[in-house]
Amino acid sequence: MALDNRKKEVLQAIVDDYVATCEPVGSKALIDRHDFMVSSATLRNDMAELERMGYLEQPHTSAGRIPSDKGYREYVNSLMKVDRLSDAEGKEIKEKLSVSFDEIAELLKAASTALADQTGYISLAMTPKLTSSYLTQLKMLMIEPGKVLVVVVLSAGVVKNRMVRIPDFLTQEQIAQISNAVEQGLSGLPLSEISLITVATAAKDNQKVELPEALLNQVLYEAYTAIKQADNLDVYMQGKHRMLSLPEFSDTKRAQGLFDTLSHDGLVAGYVDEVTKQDEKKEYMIRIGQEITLEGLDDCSFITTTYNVGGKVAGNIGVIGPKRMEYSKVISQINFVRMMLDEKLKQ
Amino acid sequence: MALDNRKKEVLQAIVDDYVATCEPVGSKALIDRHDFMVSSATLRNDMAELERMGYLEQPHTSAGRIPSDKGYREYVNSLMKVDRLSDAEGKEIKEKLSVSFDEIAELLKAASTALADQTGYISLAMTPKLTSSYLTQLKMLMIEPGKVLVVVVLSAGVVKNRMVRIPDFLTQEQIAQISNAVEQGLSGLPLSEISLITVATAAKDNQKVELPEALLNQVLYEAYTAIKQADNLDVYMQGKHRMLSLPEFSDTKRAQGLFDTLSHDGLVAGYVDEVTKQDEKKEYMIRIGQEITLEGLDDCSFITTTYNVGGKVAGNIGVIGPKRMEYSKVISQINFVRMMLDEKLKQ
DNA sequence: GTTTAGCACTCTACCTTTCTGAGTGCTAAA
DNA sequence: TTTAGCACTCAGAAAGGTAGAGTGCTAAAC
Repeated sequence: MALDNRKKEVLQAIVDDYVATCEPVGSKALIDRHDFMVSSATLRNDMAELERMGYLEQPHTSAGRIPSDKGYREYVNSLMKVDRLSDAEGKEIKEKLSVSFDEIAELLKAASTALADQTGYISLAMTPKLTSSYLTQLKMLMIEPGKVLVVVVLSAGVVKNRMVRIPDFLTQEQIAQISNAVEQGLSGLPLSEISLITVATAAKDNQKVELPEALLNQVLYEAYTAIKQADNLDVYMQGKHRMLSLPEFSDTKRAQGLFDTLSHDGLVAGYVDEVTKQDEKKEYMIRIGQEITLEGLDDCSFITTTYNVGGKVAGNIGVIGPKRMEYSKVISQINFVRMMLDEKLKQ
Repeated sequence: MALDNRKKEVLQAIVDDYVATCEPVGSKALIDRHDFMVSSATLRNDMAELERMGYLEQPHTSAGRIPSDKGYREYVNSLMKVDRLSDAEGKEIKEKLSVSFDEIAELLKAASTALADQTGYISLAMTPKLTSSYLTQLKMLMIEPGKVLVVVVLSAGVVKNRMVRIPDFLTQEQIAQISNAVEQGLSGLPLSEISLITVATAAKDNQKVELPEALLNQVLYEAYTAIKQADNLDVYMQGKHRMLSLPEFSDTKRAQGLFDTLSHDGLVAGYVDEVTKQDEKKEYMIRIGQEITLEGLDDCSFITTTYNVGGKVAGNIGVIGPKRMEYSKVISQINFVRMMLDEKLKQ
C-alpha cells in the first residue's frame, strides 16, 4: 500500500522536525509547526498508520514518534527537496578549495577539511582507486649506499614513495638503469596487471646492463612492492570528535564504538568501495542506520559520491553523520565539493 | 613542615588506591586494604592534616579523600616505587618494535603503537627536532615537465619530499645540477642556519651551468621551502579514544575539550618542546593536572622523555593519561621504549 | 468514508521527601 | 600520641506524587 499525499507530508514534516530538535515529534507539535489543514486527531490517525507501516517508531507509549530507518529511507528517496547551496556557502567552499596543489593528496585534504567544516559532521576523502590508475613513472633514487628511495607516480596524480634497502655495492647508475627499464616496460599498464612477473619481464626486455640474476631480482622485488604499496588508498577523515557534541553520542560507549571503527581506515575504505559498486549508476550513495554494515555506525548515515580525474571515475568523498542528518543540505554540499574537485582534476 | 613517615605512607596508599578505583578513599577502606598498625581514627587525623597541607582534597564532607595535584606531585617525586618492567612485558614491547625500518618515521609509528597498547593511554612519538639535525642530501627529481619532486634527507634519518612546480622548459639535467650544487654547499649545515641566502650562495658557488638569475632564484626558492618544510615535526599519536572509557571522561564535554587540543599536533609538539627545555637534565619529564598549560588537559598527566639518534638528543616520546595514572608502570614502559629506540638508532 | 472533538488512559520526566550509610571531626580516656 | 566512641554531615538511592505531553478510541459531524 502506497502512502497517500498527506501521509507523505506528515512523514516529511516529522523527519524535518526530528532532525532539527532530536526530540520525538507529537501530533500537537506537528500542527503548531506546520500548516496542516486538518486537526491533530487526523494526524494522530495518520501517524498510527505510518507506524504500522514501519516508517515511524515510538520510544514509549506517551512519547511522540521518531523516524525509523525505513522512514529516513523514504524521506531521502522521494520526500526531501534537494535545495541548492546558497551563493555564500558556495563561495566559502570554493575559497577553502582554492589551494594550489602539486599532489592530489593536498587537494583531497583541503576537500575533507572543507566538507567537515561546512557540514559539521565527519568528512571523508579517499585517493583514487587502483583500478582506475596506471603507472606513469618509476624512479629510484639512491639516498646512501644500500638505501634507495623508490618514487611511484600514478596516472591520477598520485605520488608515493618508499625507502627500501638493496645490496650496498650497487651504484646509482645501475639502479637508475633498472628503474628506467621497468618504467619503460610498465608505464601505461593498469596497476592491477602489474605482478612480479610483469616487472621482471619489463626489466629484462629493456635493460642494457648485465647484473647477476639474483641481485637483479632483489631490486625488482623491492620495486614491485613499492608499486603495490602505492595502490593503498589513503583516507583523509576529519571532524570525528565533533560527534561528541551530538545528543545521540552523549553516551561515551557509543562514541567509542564509532571511533573504534573509524580508526580503521581500511574498513571504512573497503565499505565505501562496496557501496560504490552496489549503487554504480547513482550520483550519490546513501546508507542509513542499520543499512550500514560497519559496527558502531547504526546511529549514523553515510553519504558518498565519486569524483573524477581526467573525466574518469576515480575516488570517493563522503560524509558520516547522525541518522538525524540534514540530508538535503549535506547532499548539496558534497555535490558542490565533488564538482569543484572534478573541475580541478580535469587537467 | 615536612611529612613524617606515616603521613608519607598514608599519602602513598591513598594515591595507590585512588589510581586503582577512581573512588575517594576513606579511613576505613585504607585500614582494610593496607596494614597500618594504627586505628582508623589516627589515619583520620593524618588525613585531615594532609588536607590542611594541600596534599589531599575532599569532594564533599562525607566522602573520602582524593589526591590533589600537589599530592600527585609529592607521590611521583618521592613516594612511588619505580618498579622494573616484567620480562614478559619487555618481550612484548621488544616484539612490537622489531620492525625493519628504512625511515625513522616507521620506527616511531611502531613505538607509538607499542606505547599506546601497553599503557592503555594516549601515546606520543615525535620526529627529531630540527635543532639537532643537519641536511645530508637534497635531490630534485623531475616527474614531468614543470613538476619536480624535491627529496630532503636529514641527518637523523628523516626523509621528506615535496612536489613543486618550476618553469616547464627546465630539463632534468639542469635541475639536477642545481640541486647538486645546493647539496654540496649545504650538506652538514644545521637546518637552523639554512636560509634563502645560504641556499643561493651555495648554488652560485658550486654551480656550473649558466641560467638566468630570475629562473635560478625561482628553483632555489622552491628548494628552500622544501628544506624548511622538512623541519616540521611529525607527531604520531595513538589511543586517543581509549580515554572515553575512563570515568573522568564519561562527560563528553571534557572528552571533546581534550580531543580538540590534541588534534592540534603543533600545540602538543610545542608544549613538549617547552617542557623538555624546562627539565633539561631530567631523565623524564612529568606534568600533572593544572601544571599542564594546554587547555582541556587539567585532568591529565603528561610524561615525556627524549630519545637519541647517534648518541645525541633527538626527539620525544611520551604518554598522556588521566592524573589518576599508574605512574611507576608508565614510567618504566616509556623508559623501556626509549632504550629500545636509542639502541636501534645508534647506527 | 473521512474528519474531528472529546475523553480516558498511559507513561516519562521531574520534584520532593525520606532513608541509609559511608565518612567525618571532636572529645575524653588510655 | 593514640584510640574508642559518638554526634554530625551529606550524597545518593529509594519511594512517592504530580504534571503534562502524547496516545488511542468512540461517537458525532461533515
